[in-house]
Amino acid sequence: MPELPEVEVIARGLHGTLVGRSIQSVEVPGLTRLSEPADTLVPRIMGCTVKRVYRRAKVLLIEMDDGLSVVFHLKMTGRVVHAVKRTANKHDRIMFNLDDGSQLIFSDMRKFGYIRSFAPGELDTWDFLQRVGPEPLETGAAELADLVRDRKSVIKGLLLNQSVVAGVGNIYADESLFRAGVHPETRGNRLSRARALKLFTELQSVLGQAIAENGSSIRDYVNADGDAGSFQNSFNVYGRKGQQCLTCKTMLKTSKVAGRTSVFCPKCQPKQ
DNA sequence: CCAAGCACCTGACGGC
DNA sequence: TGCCGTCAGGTGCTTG
Repeated sequence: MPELPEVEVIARGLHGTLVGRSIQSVEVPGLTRLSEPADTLVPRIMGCTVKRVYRRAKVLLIEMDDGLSVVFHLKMTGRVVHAVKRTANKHDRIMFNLDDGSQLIFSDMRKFGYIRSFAPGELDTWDFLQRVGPEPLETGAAELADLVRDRKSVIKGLLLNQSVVAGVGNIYADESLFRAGVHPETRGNRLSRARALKLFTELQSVLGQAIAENGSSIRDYVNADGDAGSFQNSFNVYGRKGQQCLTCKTMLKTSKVAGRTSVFCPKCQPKQ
């Protein structure tokens, strides 16, 4: 579900409210499955005080005072919400009770998401962090363009590949391809230099706008306060299958590219 | 190195 | 109403 902008909005919200809070107790509802067994996670985290909340790729990270890191991947339907008081939800997987009476809750309908902890110094050895590509908002567009120029794979697949560039998912891949006028099946090495530069410039712009608008909410996403985002109102192609292109009125096309449903305008995004 | 298919889950929606 | 197939902001594994 959440891509870079949504996780970024959650991280910023939580950083503002969680820093300095300590974990008094942890609840793990009955049949919950965690990626890390509760009996190793819970003792580790008990009594820890939050030092920083941040994001890398689509991963949410909480750094504790003693150097412990707790990471969440929300996958398709995960939520991390900070609430003063909230009635239990059937999809709640773990609740942290904080020293000011508030709760941090991780819930996930489809159970694809995970939570893991890393002892001080251990985080850097996590294979995900070793593999993941650069942050698109902290890297120059020209440098990003260099990452795909010699690649034979379709550009949509390269955008979605976390080891090429971090944090891009189906929505922002399709939206940036539309804005740059690039067909999703174009091979990386068939993109002109100028077009590749345009693509990554548009990617940065679309990600920045989405963050500014609190992310995109299709069905599940809410930020750390439980509020929906509004960038879905700015979609040009994502979810607009069967509708007209907002630029040229051509009927938008849809096909599976790199295993994911892709929506694009055949006229504005010609094959190259 | 790359692509395709499947797996992990639950729920919403459309068609009959 | 209800049953069935299809689809969903992601990623990892296996196979070819």
